[in-house]
Amino acid sequence: MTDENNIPAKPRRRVTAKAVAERAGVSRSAVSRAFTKGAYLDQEKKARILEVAEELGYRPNVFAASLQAESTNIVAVLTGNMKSHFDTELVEELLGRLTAEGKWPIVVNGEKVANASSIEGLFGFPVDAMILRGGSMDKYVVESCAKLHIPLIVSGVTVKSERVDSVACRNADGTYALTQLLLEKGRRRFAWIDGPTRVVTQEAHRRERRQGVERALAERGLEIIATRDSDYTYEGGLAAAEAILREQDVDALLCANDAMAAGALSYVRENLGLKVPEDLAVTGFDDIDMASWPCFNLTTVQNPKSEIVDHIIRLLHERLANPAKAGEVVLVGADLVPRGTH
Amino acid sequence: MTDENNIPAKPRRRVTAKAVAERAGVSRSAVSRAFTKGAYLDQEKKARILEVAEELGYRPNVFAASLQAESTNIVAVLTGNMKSHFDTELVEELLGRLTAEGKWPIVVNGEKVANASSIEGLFGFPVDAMILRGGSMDKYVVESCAKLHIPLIVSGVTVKSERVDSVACRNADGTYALTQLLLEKGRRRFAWIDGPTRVVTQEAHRRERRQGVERALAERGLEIIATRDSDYTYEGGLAAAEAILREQDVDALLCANDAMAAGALSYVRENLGLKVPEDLAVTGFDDIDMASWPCFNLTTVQNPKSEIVDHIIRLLHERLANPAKAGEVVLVGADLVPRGTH
DNA sequence: GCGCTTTCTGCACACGTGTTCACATAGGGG
DNA sequence: CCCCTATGTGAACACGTGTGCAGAAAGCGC
Repeated sequence: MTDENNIPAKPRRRVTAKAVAERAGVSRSAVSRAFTKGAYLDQEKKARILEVAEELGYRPNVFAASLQAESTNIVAVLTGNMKSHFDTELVEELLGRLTAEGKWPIVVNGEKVANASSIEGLFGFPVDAMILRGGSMDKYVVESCAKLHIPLIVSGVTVKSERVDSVACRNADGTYALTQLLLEKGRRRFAWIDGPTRVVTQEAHRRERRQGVERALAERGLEIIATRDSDYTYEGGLAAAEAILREQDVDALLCANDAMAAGALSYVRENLGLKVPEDLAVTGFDDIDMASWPCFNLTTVQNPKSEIVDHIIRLLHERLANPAKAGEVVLVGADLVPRGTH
Repeated sequence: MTDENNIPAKPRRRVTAKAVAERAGVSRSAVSRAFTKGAYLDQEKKARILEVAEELGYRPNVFAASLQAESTNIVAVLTGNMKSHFDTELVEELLGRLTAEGKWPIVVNGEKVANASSIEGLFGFPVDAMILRGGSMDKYVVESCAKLHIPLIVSGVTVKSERVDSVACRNADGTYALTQLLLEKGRRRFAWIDGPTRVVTQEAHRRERRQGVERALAERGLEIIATRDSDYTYEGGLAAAEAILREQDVDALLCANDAMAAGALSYVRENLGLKVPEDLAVTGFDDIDMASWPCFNLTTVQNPKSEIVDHIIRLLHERLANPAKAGEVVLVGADLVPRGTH
């Protein structure tokens, strides 16, 4: 009961410029000017205002300020499948870059949003742009962004839409080169562990990687002799490898991404006791950090995440500078990374 | 030149309730009421408004609305060292839970913010709360939050401050039990791979894990015979293992987290050709997903991330319901996870 | 007809800013 | 003394929303 000004019923609100003004004995305009660079304000007065602001714990509320500004510097980011590790690494780098650019990311896991309504609330925010990395409801997001005139940048999948920018890697080229490498090494009996069919909008992405393999095989009159759909995770890759190798004798086990390849590799080595690459080749896609670890040393294809992030940032700037420009589709290379599993 | 209303110079602003009102021939209040549940509004009129809103692409601007609301539902999240994998997994789970709770997270990598000023801008946002997971400038954040009356929840480190809540695991208990297990198995020559000293504010966290080991050893009249500071990453653990094993003959290599243990394990197996656990025990801490993979099968201590996230969410609710309540320090268990490397 | 309740509507305010505008003060040159 | 410029200041507005308030219209019982 020492502090009688304390009114517990009313939740503590943010300190406002008005409060600072009253305490410092100046007008509210003066307080605003104290935080605005280049505004006319008496030095002495400014010092006093900043002192009082520090004392009360005042910062200008950017939400209020953004009502008049033409940019909020807020960007929505929809993440993809974090268990693939590639998405995790890419998103982490993206978030760092956005922060460095003065943008504040609101992050939502696009895979886990149960229904459309849960993500609906996101469109109430006056974001500068939306960055979509995979996700389970891409189509809904693309349409909503178009309707609401929200700049949209998609990565991982190419989108041919009016004003949507997208960045993706040449998946088919990557797996084509990889398959050629394996063919040169004498591999002939190929199995393919694929991603999930569940995410309809990523069907193109899935198809591309598989088609690169098929095309290279077809040139030699071969085809994939066994395939399994999995889920881009280590556990999924391990289970798929087991399922395939129980029924088929293969000498090359190609996986749609590195995480599954790591799982497959574990199964082949630990459970079957086979030697890689002597008995069997195992390859991945993405070149995540883990792929270069000595315990995996995985032959794979590089999905150039830094380059992708560079493009995303560039497209973001260009789109904000010119919202009406045509959508751009950027394809980045998918270079072979030959290591020790082929 | 078909659309003469198009003024390219002026950047496209968000569609506003006023625009919808004019188009639908109603008052602006009616538009607001059309989006407010339980407000009196003629059914037919409401339908027309929603139709026009859909046509123009209108959503109420939550920033404007939040000026009057007492909660913005925005939460700032400062992440820790993503290379440790544990932080990645924890943050991912946390983000999912926050979204499910109707909170929108603004995510900033606390390790990478170069200087205080880069994170300073974050305090301009009227966030409901701030959630701190490690980071390189904890002290600055804690003080700033106190000054600005922003609820703060810290995890990974315990903070004894006026109104700060924190959740951490019983680090010392975990490594103590782990060390006892190894002693029972006959291990006597212990080495310790530690985290980085760089992050001053996490010094307590570091010390706890090491002290658990030291205490268990001391009870048998033993002590750590070799130690190296590393950086919580796979690569760091590998390098530290190399440095230690080049100079010392040890039979137990304890690591301050799982990622470093995985690196150490790789070095011991691949480079030295030693057998684990026959020749040498290697253990970690956290029990990240990777630890249970057959290729590592790591003996470790569980840092219960789901439980931690549960507590963070609970503390968030309680803090928002009662901003003035005393700070709470929650300690969660660190159970032994004996697998195949001890 | 009257009185009461229910449903509907627009005006006006509040939220917290940045900035324009008109005006005041001061200083210096003539 | 006047004129001009530079500097400082507060009132007022705009930003986009939700809602209290007062009043209107409609339905209903008597």
